[in-house]
Amino acid sequence: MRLSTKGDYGVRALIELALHEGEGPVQRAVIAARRQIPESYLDHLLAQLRRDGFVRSTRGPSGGHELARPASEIRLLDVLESLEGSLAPLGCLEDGEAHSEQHVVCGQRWVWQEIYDAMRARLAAVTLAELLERDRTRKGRIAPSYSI
Amino acid sequence: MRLSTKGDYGVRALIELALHEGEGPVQRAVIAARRQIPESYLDHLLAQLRRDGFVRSTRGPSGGHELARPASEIRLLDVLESLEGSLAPLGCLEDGEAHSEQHVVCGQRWVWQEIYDAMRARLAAVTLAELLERDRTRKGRIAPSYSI
DNA sequence: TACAATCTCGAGCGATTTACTCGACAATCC
DNA sequence: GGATTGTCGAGTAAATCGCTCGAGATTGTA
Repeated sequence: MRLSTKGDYGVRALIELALHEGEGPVQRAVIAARRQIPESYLDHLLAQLRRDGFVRSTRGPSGGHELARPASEIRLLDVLESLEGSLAPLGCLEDGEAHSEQHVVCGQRWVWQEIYDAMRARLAAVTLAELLERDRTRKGRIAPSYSI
Repeated sequence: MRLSTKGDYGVRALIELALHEGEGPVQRAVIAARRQIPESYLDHLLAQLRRDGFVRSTRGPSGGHELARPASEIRLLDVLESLEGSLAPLGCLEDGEAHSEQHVVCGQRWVWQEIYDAMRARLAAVTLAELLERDRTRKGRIAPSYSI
């Protein structure tokens, strides 16, 4: 049930870009150093984020990477699904798998469906801008009590 | 973010045992066939569940496996954490990792903390008895709307 | 007592995934 | 032209996953 480093690193990188929004491109080396990401690995993550329209890159001296859209319009859910693929906890929750054999024999699908839905809803409600804000004011305000 | 087959298969097996609660032991071969689990793999899952006190096994002819406690007292959360280890989506959410370097540089910990807490709360509220009930009446009652 | 049925335990193993590195190349700016 | 940056794809070592197998222990039955 662990997020892979792709998702983790990728979001870190985007937070770094959000931090310098409107200040021109940030170099790979800078992102990597500030967020503790292996530089050559970061390449692949940026490539994926570029493909899906989150990041724009420019080459040459003083080139680098920047957000392709405002941080307030980039949802955490979309970023993570770009980098990780589906976040579904069970295979039978994925689109298209709705009527497999496993489905009948599984017995726990409904709980995971609830959890999956709640997770996606929460991730969809968080934008890079909000992540950035909390990253700046490192107060980490107390999480409200909640339930599924 | 996918549950491994251990958790999936293990819960399936326990549902099968819950289905025959109070009827004496169920054989490995029966569980495996009914819930589509590789028989020799099931061995390891049952061993783990035995170690953690969910299952009691008896050898010899007409031996097999049964629940060590009432189905209504076995929480899905405990079963899954027994089989999967921690369900934490990020390493930095695990006990003991509270003050690592990653923590500072991560920036998304709080969202995942919220999701993780909600997930554990939901899984803690579901017992084998409830899973069984829904498995029997395959109505799969409509999930209530909810949020984190 | 033999023997068959069942669980028990640990070693091993092939395939896949993860988390990278590296090198050749392309673009841009000076 | 050369320095600086990004781009792309191949490759790879290690870990994890999802099992199988075999040798044994235990128990019920004839």
